[in-house]
Amino acid sequence: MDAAQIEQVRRFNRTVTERVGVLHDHFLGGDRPIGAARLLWEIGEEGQDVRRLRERLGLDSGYVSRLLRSLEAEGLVTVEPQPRDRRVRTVRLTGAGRAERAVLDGRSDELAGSLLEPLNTAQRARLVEAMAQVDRLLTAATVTLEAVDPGHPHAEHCLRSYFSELRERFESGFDPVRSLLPDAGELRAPHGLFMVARLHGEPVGCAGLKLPAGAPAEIKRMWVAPEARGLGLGRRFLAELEARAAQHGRDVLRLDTNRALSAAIGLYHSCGFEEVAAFNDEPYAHHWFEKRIEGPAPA
Amino acid sequence: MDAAQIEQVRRFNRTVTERVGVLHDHFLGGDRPIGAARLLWEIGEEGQDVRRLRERLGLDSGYVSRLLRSLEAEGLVTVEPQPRDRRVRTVRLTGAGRAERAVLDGRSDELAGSLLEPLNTAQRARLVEAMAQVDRLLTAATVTLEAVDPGHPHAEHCLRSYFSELRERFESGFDPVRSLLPDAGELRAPHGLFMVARLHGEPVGCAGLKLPAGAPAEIKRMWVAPEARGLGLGRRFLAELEARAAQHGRDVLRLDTNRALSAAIGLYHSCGFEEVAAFNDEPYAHHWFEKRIEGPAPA
DNA sequence: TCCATTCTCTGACTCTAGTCAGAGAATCCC
DNA sequence: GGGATTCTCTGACTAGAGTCAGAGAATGGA
Repeated sequence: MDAAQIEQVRRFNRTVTERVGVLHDHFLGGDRPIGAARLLWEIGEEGQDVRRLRERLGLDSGYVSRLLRSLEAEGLVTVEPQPRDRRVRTVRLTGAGRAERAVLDGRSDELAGSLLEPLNTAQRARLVEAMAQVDRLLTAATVTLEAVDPGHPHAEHCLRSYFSELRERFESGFDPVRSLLPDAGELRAPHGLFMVARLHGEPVGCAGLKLPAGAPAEIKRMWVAPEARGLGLGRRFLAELEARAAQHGRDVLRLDTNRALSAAIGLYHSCGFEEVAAFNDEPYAHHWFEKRIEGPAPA
Repeated sequence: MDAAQIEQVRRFNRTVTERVGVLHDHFLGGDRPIGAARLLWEIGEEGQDVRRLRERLGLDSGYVSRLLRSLEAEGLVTVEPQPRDRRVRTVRLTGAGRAERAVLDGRSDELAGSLLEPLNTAQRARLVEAMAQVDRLLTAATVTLEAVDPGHPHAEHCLRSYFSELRERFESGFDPVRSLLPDAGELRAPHGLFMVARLHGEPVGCAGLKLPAGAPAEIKRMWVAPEARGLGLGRRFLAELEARAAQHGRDVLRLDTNRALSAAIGLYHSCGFEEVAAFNDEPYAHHWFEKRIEGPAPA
């Protein structure tokens, strides 16, 4: 990360907070405090539990309650207890609330338009293209990787999604029972580890690492949610697991995969894995890969 | 401006205000209110007049005064009357103030770093590149064009810069007296008009349009400040003047130029001007251009 | 059944950020 | 010289944004 890059990022931050940030609040707020506007926005067409709203916006419960009270007084929302659990309350937009939200929507379009408006066609196209790029990469940078227990709800969510995707994509379908599945214990210290990737707190990917005593480390169950593809997350998982394997003193990392997963196969090649002979008899595998890895950087 | 573009800009706004905007204030502020931090930043190494600070930050005089008082109490700045005009007061950083400013500087680097940190080398390069593009185009979109009287201080500033640049660049130097200069009256309604471009309130370019009765409209004295080049401002001036000439019922737009101004010549070509025989005997001109223009779009 | 926990709400605060109306000093212009 | 203007400052406000400590209802688990 060199100084010129830092400098450019700072210039960007400055321009963008001035030009977009300030306007954003101003446009969105209108006459209403922006806290209320954001809330109105986050409620959405479907309605939301108060709890979720609080979480999404990262606000104090008292504060949200007060904001809701004021929106309620204006007749923009209704708040009712959930039938299943009457402690939780659900907020829903009224007709007036929906109208108000449409106004916010329009303002947001207007702001976007005002950014493009002074530019000519070619410039607009370039700006939008560059914004998409920035958007994608900043999103990618927002994803966090964390080692969790394979029994964690996020881990289980990812594994369910993973299996159901395999079932769809493998020519032969996929039945976990027939596969050489590591049991959860194998992906838990000290025999291995399991990582999930999260974006805005939601799980969007996972990867497991087996660390069998005296044998190469092995990657299992790597999966990236469809909505998080194209963010370089697969590559990031591989780099992370490689580093962790190295920390545990392994110098070889390996994995097996099914021929239906062509994007993954491309990824393994481009990350320095080489195809080797079968090192297990996983019935769903067609390709086996291996990579020599370096020890952890000396401290 | 199509809906997909608007949509992408909105996604960008959202990602960026979340990821950069919020962090920006948080990082910059530290323990101190961000008003104070911004002020500390804007004072700069050299010191500033209170009046200018107020202008730059767009703040109320009472508010700035209070903020300065609190920075003064912390021993970060000194405020003293200017010797020339003792109503105006000048703020200067003390040693402690400079140190504090360096801390802000470091935080800003840190924020920039935190955006790049989770990315790999290739992604970083792409992000920085896209940010530069966005930065440049948003800046371009921030430039405003306005018709002003040629006697306006901003107009005069631009013209002085323009002449001094011609003096440097023309092989033969440039002496306004020898040139076929329109007097100011010719660039003032109803005989013509004069426009300046401004970025953050500072003049960064100008262009004049002569509208002689019964003759083609003529562009004069188009200039863009060095720091504003590469923003497509020349092209924007041409489009604007073309539209204005059309509004005044002209169907031909013309101009002359010196061979030393090769970038301008390229611009004229690419904007649809065609080289024609000399239509005046401006001693400093080597090329004459003309463009047929369309009438204003029907209402 | 009862105790701990979860969820929401209320009341009482704090802190920023900013506005508005003068007051007082310095300067400009006639 | 004197009135208008410019510049800064002070005091008195307001509104937004958010925190914190409970209280009270509903639920879950032993």
